[in-house]
Amino acid sequence: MAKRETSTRQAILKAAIEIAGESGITAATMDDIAVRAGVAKGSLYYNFASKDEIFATVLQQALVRLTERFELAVEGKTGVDAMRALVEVFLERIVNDTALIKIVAAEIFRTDRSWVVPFGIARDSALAVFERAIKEIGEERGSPTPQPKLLASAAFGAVLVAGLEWSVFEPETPRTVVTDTLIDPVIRLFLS
Amino acid sequence: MAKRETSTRQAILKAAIEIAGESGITAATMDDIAVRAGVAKGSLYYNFASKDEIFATVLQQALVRLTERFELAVEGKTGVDAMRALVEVFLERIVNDTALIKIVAAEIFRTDRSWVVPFGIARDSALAVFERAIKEIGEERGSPTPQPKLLASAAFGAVLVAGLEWSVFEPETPRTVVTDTLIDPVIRLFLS
Amino acid sequence: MAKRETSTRQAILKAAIEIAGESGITAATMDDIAVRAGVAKGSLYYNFASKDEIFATVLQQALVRLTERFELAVEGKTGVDAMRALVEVFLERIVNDTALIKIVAAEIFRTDRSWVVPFGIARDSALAVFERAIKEIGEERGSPTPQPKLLASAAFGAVLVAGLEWSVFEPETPRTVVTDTLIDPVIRLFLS
Amino acid sequence: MAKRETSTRQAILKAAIEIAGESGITAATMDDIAVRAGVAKGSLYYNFASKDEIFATVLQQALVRLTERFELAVEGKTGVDAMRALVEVFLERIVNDTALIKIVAAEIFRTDRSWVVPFGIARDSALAVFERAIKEIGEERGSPTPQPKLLASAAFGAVLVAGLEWSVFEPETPRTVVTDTLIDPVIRLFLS
DNA sequence: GATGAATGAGTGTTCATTCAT
DNA sequence: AATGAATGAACACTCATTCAT
Repeated sequence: MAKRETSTRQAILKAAIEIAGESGITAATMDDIAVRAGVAKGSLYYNFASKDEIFATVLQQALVRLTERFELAVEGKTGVDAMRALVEVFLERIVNDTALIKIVAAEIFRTDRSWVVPFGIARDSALAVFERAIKEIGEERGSPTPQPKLLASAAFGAVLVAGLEWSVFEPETPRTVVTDTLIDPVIRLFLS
Repeated sequence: MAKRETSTRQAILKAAIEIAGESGITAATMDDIAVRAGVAKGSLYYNFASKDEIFATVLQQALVRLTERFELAVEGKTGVDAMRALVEVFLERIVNDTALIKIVAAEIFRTDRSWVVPFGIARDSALAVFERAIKEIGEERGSPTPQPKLLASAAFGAVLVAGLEWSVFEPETPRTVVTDTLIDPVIRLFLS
Repeated sequence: MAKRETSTRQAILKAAIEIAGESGITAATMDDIAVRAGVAKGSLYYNFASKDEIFATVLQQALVRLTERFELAVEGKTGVDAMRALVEVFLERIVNDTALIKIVAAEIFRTDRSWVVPFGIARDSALAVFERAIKEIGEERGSPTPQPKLLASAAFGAVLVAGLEWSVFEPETPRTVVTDTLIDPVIRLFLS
Repeated sequence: MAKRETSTRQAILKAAIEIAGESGITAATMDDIAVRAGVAKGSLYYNFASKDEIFATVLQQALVRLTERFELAVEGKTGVDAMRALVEVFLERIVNDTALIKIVAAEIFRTDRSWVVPFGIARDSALAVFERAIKEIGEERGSPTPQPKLLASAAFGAVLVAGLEWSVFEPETPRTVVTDTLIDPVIRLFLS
């Protein structure tokens, strides 16, 4: 299942992310991707079966790696501390990988793609890290948080939209300001 | 500027929203739209200059009407009460117009469209209603909220993502549960 | 099922036959066909769903019309007279529609095409006319011909290959010579 | 001219025949051939200059070997006996090398190939064996057969088409039945 | 003697747009 | 006010061929 990631494959995936981050997946052409990756179009098809497979790989990797970062960030932390770390690392990801996050944001509610199922699973893994922190906050405070999954989406959405708003439209604002502004409000989401 | 909205135009816009809600704007074809609207393809071009104009109109109308609903909801209310009303009406819109909201969500961070400018203005109007309520909350509490625009995005994003998560992936959950779960946490976002 | 044969459709089919008669179906490109038909490539797809559909139509029509000619030729005749008429009309078809017959000849034993089934049925109809005449010859002579279907193929093949040999490689030989040379030998195939 | 036939070359030619017998020469890809032959694609080009050269070799060898078989079969025989032997050996070849014969059948009237000339010469050699037998039959009977070349094609075509009809569509019929059914009729072709 | 990653011209197909009616 | 046949540029994908190893 797991293809060895040769440098050509990596160059293609990187180019695909850049192009699709600018114009969306459907509008990203294989020609554009090939040119950006510095390879011939044939190489795209030598390394991936189809455009769909390229973006299925992109989205899969994006969420798997995002989840890894989340897991790494919460390591040794629980509850409020964990959530704090999640917001920080998520914002860091948004600003340093804006193109990729934009793709994820645009795909997150589409149900007509060939990759719905694996993408859905990967998405759930990412949200699960938020959900776990939310539950821990409830436990810490002695009152289990209701609907933790829905609240995980809310927290994810708050950071995602605010973070992209900042990264796409007001990138000159320093990250510390954004982080400082968002962390406490997001934590408060769960202090019923 | 404002074209008379004949029934044919309305049928076309309705069809365009349905199709694009299912597959995204780029993947929505003029043929699909014509068939769904029950008119000949030529009629699309009799009523709109281009596909771009159709979707510029769709997005423009979507945000204008959403803003109108927001304004209506906050009428006579301020601060916390206004925000409460905003969350409620936004969730109502998400569940009753999921296709349209999905389109808005997918377009919100794209900067390569012919309609970026008008869409950006319309989006700012919608966010401004949230921002106003946020500022009022700060005033009510005697301490002006910092970065109200960023927090408006966060609130908007929290409701948007949680609402779509519910509407798209778990539509069987009753709306009251979703509203009850989200309102207080979202309000708390701003109670620094 | 039966599409109206507009002049554009007819022009496309005619062009497809010419091109494929020269280079075979697989090597016939949609571009070539469009140019030869004097229409834009898009017109090919407005009138036919695919290249496969074009050639399914070509082959279907070819055999249906060939069968019609066979039926017409044997009308009011039986046995030897019918077979004589079949050989004559088949040779006439070969020389006046060489491109089409070449396509049929090249496809007749392929089993990997989307049109195998309808083509097979149409081919059997054509061979059935030969088979009927063969059976009648047996009856006229009082001894039923064994394996009439196999002999029908033999007669069909004899005329087809000899006729194409003549039409493709020695077209200067007058048709009467070919007809006179082939009719009696072919008849004799069945005079056990 | 004659390359040494290494086992790799033979494996490639065998694979090429199998693939092209299934889907035709144009649709047979070098990748398919390499996989079927169990060699890397580069080996194809190490052993043959091009795809054209592979199939020129295939067709050349096919007809040369077929002619050798014909020559061997008629050795020591003349006229009717020779023709009888030719039909028998041809049917044997058709059933035991169906893929190859299908390729020959599909190529026999094509004039757009790089190998037209050598293939034409080889084809004429094969037909010449038939022609010789036909002439002998005429001599045996004291009246020279007119148009022996055309009749050779007719005999060749009769056996080819009936044989393939049997081999491809009704392979369960025993060979003796087919041979018994065809030999006498084919002989009668020439008993003017 | 053989390999397989890489190539790019060429293929079938799509689709926003036009225009005569 | 509306139609639908026709268009052609652009697209995803294929495949014979090359070449460094």
